[in-house]
Amino acid sequence: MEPLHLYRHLGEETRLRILLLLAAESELCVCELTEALHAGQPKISRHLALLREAGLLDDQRRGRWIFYRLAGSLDSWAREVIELTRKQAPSPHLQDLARLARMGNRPERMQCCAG
Amino acid sequence: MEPLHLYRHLGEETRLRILLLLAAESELCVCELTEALHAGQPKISRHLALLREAGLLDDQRRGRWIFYRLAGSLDSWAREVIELTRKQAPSPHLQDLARLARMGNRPERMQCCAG
DNA sequence: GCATCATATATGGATAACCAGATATATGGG
DNA sequence: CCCATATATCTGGTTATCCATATATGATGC
Repeated sequence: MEPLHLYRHLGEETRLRILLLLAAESELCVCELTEALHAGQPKISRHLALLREAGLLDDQRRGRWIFYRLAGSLDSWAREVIELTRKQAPSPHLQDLARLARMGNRPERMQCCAG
Repeated sequence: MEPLHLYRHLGEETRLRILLLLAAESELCVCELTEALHAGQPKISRHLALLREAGLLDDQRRGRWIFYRLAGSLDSWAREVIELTRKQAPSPHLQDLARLARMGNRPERMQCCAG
């Protein structure tokens, strides 16, 4: 992955916040992201598609939900950059985490083997 | 410095290449950057202005030349990100370094105290 | 088992905002 | 006046966003 391509995505607020959330939570469905970012569903879906097509995210359908996570094939330096940024805890990210924590009706996860 | 603001600059090719060059060379004037990036002078100047206004670069006039370097006030995590990227050595960056090395008539530097 | 409905997500199309690029011109030091 | 650099203006292209609609899945009732 060329650095330029990673940074084009990190340089857009919605996508940055999605990536930081997925670095913190390992796996989230679209409706959780929609709630955490307090944004419309088509907007989130579009950005998720861009991130997926760029090879930054993996998706997996389980029942009605589609779960996204950071791509398993992600270069380690790209992971490091995202992790560094997350430790920096930019202000919108903390609010996103708080909204996610308050959210009700979240889909259930497997209790084991979650990977 | 908010991560988003850093990444907005790293997400543009010209600015990314400028930042990587300055991370490698510590100090360069506009004409050197113009040559290294093989680009027009107004284009380079405009991006340098954006980077300066964003607090990413310091500039210093010495005679006819204006020298740019990474801002002394740059957050350490931002420096780390840039350094990580430079070690990644994205393809355009190597060519930029090569062009710079081939360049003749470069302005002279102080032999000591360069910082 | 099959229509129907609700939920979750994706996508098409239109619009608007942003941003990079080029040309021309200005500034400022030697 | 020359050189190095900055800026103003315009223009085209990318891209985010919104609304409406399409698709996929699961649940319900018959």
